[in-house]
Amino acid sequence: MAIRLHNTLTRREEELVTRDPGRVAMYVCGPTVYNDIHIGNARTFLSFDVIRRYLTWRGYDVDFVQNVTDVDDKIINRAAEEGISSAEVARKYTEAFLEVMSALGVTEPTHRPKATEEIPGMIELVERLISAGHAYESEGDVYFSVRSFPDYGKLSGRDIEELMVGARVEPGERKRDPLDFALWKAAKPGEPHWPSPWGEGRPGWHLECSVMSEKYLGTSFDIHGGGADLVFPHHENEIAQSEAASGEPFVRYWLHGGMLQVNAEKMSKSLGNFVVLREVLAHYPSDVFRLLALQTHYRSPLDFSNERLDEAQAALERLETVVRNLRWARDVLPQPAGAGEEKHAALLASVERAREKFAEEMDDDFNTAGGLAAVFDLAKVANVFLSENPRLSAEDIDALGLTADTIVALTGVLGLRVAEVPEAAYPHEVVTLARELAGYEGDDESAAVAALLAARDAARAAKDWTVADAVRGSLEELGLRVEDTARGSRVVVGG
RNA sequence: GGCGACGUGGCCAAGUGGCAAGGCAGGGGCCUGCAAAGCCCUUAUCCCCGGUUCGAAUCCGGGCGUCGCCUCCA
Repeated sequence: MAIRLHNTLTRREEELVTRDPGRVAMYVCGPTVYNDIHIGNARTFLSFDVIRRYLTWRGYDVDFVQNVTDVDDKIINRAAEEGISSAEVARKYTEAFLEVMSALGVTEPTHRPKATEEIPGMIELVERLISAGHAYESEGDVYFSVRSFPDYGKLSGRDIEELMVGARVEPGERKRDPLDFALWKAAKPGEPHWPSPWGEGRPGWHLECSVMSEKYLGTSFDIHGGGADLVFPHHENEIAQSEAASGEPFVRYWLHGGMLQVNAEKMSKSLGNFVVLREVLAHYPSDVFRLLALQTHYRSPLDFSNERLDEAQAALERLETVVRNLRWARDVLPQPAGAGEEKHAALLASVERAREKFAEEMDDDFNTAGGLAAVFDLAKVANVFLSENPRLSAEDIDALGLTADTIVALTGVLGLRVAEVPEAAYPHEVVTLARELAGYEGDDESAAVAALLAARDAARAAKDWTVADAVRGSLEELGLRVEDTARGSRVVVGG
């Protein structure tokens, strides 16, 4: 079965046919490192992380390139504000970006080129464009001549004549035509600069993506992604630069992620609804944000709020709980009777159906919401099986193990880590508590928790509810939840 | 003004021609000493009006509303 994806260029869903069989070459526009990335950036990067993971799971060898824009007006402005150099600003926020991507569980790209390290290639491309008559030098600046490229506007559905109406020329620019855009900017005093045939200067923003993508992926590579707000002018300009220079199609499939909104409005500093990813990750596990993002299709607008984060957290816990419950069943003593052949076969069929539905949904333009539904369906089936069948045969236990593995694997394709519940991360206070309530004398957190549970079991057996509830209440104060199951009690971190 | 997207239960959200996925929240019940977890039951004239069709949330036309891009933006 083929993967289908929505191509911005054709505005249609198309079957994925890669340039090289079995390989996908993809490029996703990275951040400009002038401050901490916000949750809108994060949503886009998460979307393409999931697309990359899914393509990999489907057997493709994925070459994934994401740039870092480390020279730009915004960085220069920020440097002036902070009183440090542009290079320091870029280094500081590149580091912050890498840290937060890692925390989000975003897979490292195959290549992560930085603009400042690719200047020679950029100069070379500008020279090619000048000699082909697509660009011109003007007092140290170099501009791309938009009218020299007849296809201009094909990605964003714009018409050159209509663009003219709203076009304006900034003071100090030396364009021949208001629509032309800068490939190279002459350096002003105090700005970072590199030597070039046109004097000291720095590259324009659009240039780097054309240069880096061709260097690492070649021409006509498979997928180019980014936020929907990059369609115009950024990606339109990339197409103009690259196709004017090479004469070949730049990209096979253009993918664009929907904007994240806060209170149904675009996030912006002036509206005061600007949320930095670092802030969210300080209060919620990264998978909560990831699940929130996955519940909406990547091309749709995503409305963000704290309430929705809480909802996503509850949903994530449902998945974590079912995996925990299934793992728990694994340790049970097999009963000869078990659930019976029919129920056992039905469970296995559900596992198979979940895998199929997951792939079907994801094949259809990476429908993560549908893929998740397949997983939740399976979780439901598993919970019903556990609640209906107190006695499990060895075969049942195997099937439940397979169910758990499948839930972990499918959510894992989406980058979620539902099996990694930090059972061992008990706070040290449990030792003190165990000494007070259970007569525990050691210094090990896990043993202390075991002692507390044993003490509570004894109290419950003696119908001493005061003591039993004191143990549970004290554990809850430490952030540990006690769950009683048919096969004994246990402690869960969080909740 | 131009280009584009969207409007599905209390909230979020999949679904692009054949009895409306999933998550969260609420209500009732089961299980439990009580709770937690889990299970069962429970809520949709798919924005409005026309049209095409045996049949429309899904296609077409009109209307109303929301959002994005058109300037740096993921």
